[in-house]
Amino acid sequence: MTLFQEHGYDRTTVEDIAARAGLTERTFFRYFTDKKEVLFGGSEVIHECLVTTITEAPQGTTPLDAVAAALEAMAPFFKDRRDHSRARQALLVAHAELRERELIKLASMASAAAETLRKRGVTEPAASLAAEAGIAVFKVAFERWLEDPKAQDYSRHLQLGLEELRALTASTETKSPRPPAKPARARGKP
Amino acid sequence: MTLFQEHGYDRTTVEDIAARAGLTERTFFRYFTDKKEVLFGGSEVIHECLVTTITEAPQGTTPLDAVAAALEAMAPFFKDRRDHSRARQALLVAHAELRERELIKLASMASAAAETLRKRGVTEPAASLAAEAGIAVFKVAFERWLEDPKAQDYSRHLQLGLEELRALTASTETKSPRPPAKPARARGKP
DNA sequence: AGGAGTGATGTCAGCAACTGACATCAAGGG
DNA sequence: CCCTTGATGTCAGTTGCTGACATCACTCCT
Repeated sequence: MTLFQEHGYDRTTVEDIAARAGLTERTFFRYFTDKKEVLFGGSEVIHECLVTTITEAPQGTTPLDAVAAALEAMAPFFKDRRDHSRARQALLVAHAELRERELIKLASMASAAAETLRKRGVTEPAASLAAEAGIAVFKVAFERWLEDPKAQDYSRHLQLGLEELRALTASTETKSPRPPAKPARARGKP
Repeated sequence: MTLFQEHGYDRTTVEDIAARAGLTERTFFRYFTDKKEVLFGGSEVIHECLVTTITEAPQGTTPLDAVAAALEAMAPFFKDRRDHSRARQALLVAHAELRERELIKLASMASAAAETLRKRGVTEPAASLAAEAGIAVFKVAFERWLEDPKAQDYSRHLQLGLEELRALTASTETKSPRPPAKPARARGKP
């Protein structure tokens, strides 16, 4: 990260990174499949957290709720790391290749979530959809968390995202007006 | 595509591709930023279709419905190309780098959709969420379309996906039982 | 007609990411 | 004390990709 920030991502060669770590370029590639991959360490831990949280969700939990719980369970990984996350995000924004990698990590989390749901007996189009929708909420919530001037919690943004998603999908299921559970803020199209 | 299928993706060098097209490697890179990019031609057209469809959605259309209409509008691009799409998908499945590229294309479509929604007056968390959720539905529907043994329409799968998403998100918004609009098939957790 | 500009292509040299094959070396176990 | 094993280094080679410059055709202007 320091190297990338000092000299920029592509003007930092793998040899540079390896040298900084006291290693050879070759050895670097034994630990990381990619130059990009250095920025994605610890993603396995999150992955695992996701899976176990869904697995251990109480019987009768809705698929989407199980996924939501898993996203919630990832909060500790981000807590107190907002600055670091922001710096990282800046790199992603500046380099498409890194964004690509991030996206495939998220996608693999989605498919892991879907599979875990299936193991819980959720049938197919539902499992994948719950997983993908969950990840969609995560993406938006995470980004908003990073940018939030009021610096509200990651958890808070998750919650808001889910709420909003529910509002969005509910809006035309039936033409009859729904009574809002809480007094609703201004939303989308009036 | 033929080259990739005959000799495999990574044993096909850019020089090979260029030669097959009667060009130089250098010239190839003037048309495509990447080796990967050859597989993603025409994505701009789809992109544009998406944007205009959302823009031209009738006043008062729900954000998610606007996105859904856009996904629907892409049907002609896939119609009668199931075999081709499948061959392509096989390549994606076999090569993570290609999947990465696909994902970033989808993500860029999502953000284009979000921006278009914003231009229609949709406020922020809603716009991004509708867009991302829509893309999530697309991903699942597209994949299921490719694999469907009954070879049902792409449009049909879209429709099913949306329906399922609505069912998923509606299920715990309020604890009171909802009357299902149609007699419901077996769904997720009983 | 002729020359100047313009855009598409080719040529060449070079860097950096990544890989395979083999050598080296330290730690631990029989 | 030697032998195995795993981690690291060395080296050479391939390929994706870029910058600088040359070439060529085509058009436009006088």
